Amino acid sequence: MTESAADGQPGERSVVAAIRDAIVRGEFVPNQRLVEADLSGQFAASRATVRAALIELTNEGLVERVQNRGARVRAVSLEEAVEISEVRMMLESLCAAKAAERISDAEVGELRELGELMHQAVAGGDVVGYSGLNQRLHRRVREISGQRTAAQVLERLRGQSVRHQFRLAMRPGRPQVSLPEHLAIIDAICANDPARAAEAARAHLGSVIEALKAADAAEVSPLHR
Amino acid sequence: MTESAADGQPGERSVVAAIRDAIVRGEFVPNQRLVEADLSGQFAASRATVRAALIELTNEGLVERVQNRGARVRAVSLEEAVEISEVRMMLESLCAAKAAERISDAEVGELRELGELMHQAVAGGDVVGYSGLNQRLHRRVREISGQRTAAQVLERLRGQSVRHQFRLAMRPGRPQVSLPEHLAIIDAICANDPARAAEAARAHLGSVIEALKAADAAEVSPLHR
DNA sequence: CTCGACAAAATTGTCAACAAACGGAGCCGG
DNA sequence: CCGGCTCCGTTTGTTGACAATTTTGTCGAG
Repeated sequence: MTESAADGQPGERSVVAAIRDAIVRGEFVPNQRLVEADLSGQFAASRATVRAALIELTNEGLVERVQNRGARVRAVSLEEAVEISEVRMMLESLCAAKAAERISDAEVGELRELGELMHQAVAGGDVVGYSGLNQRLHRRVREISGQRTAAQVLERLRGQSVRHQFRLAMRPGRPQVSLPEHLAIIDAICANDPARAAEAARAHLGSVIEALKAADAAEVSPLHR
Repeated sequence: MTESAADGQPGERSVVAAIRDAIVRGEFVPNQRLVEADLSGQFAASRATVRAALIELTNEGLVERVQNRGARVRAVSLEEAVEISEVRMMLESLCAAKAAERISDAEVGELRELGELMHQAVAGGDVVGYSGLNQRLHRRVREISGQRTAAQVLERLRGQSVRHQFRLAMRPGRPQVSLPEHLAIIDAICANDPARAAEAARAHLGSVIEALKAADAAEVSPLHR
């Protein structure tokens, strides 16, 4: 069971992390109401603490709050997911370019190894493993870029679109498409070629946008074929 | 005096807006401590309300909070201001391109009029008026773009860098430089030319970045000349 | 049977008070 | 004279209770 009532430190920060995890892990489904009193019981924290956590998560874009009407898990539509991907396209290309300028030799090895692992994961059909490596790669590129402002924004956007991202990763054939795109990003960054890195990142996110739309169209009417 | 103790509705939302205004207007200077009890008195709201407001402003990037040490007005360094401008460069170019695709005839007239007003303000030496029009233009472009995700991010970044922006607008000769850049953005959007609009926005923000660095260098050692 | 008003329940917004943690002043010993 | 320690004031973190608002359930009229 994924019971979440067993927490050592009911501090404010912990509650935020706990609720965030519950949301991104799918324990709390979109549009589900988040009643302060209930969460207070579930996480063994006072209502004020829960309230503070909900405010924080609201600004992260994970929950929606309306005056005197309470909070609920925010449901991101396909349209919003596309918007988020468009923003990511711009920002990840910026980070990729910066990373290509600043990357160190040690980090080159790290990225290359990550690419090799991704290759193996796809070859072995390990979809969830590939998905995890995917996130690691994007995060590492952000870190190497040194653009903390962009990194922060991207991190928040990732939380909002994690459900769509995961659904996408599960589609058959998708890893085979995205793997070469990822390898191209790695190559360009490791070659200290900012322009090519930016273009590779842009192409990758463009592919993600197309796949998002296609996946949605296929899921809305899966029996029409 | 700019006393802020006269509020009709001490609601939570109002307190957030009041504190935010106080920060962006410069009433609360960077690194100034924000003691919950004091603010509670100043804005005639309970400490819990003030606390909630501070959490919200923390996630907006205007306030810094450390465990058991309280909150203070976040000071954005030059480096951070440049980072913010880099992110803006990517996102505003995206919005400009989208706006060029979606703009209506009525909005074309609106933007052209805005451009004319900016021209007049610069010609008349009305620096603060030009600064206000500047913000209105950027906001309007974001709205027309329909990219709410990017618009939201940009709005938050604007709050963080408003001080640097304003300092920049005050520098002599700066309006004369930025005016043609703004007019180029307007022209491209009104001509339904996404590529040119994006490029114009990129060029404008690039100019802002250069000016930021130059302004800082000049202010750090203003007597060396 | 449907619509509207009214009442009751549930939920959020607000408040005042208490407990814990941090920072500094003052004290003591070396 | 200086370093470390304790004590105290200040500020934050947390709790419980109360007030205001919204939603839900019920009843009666048409």
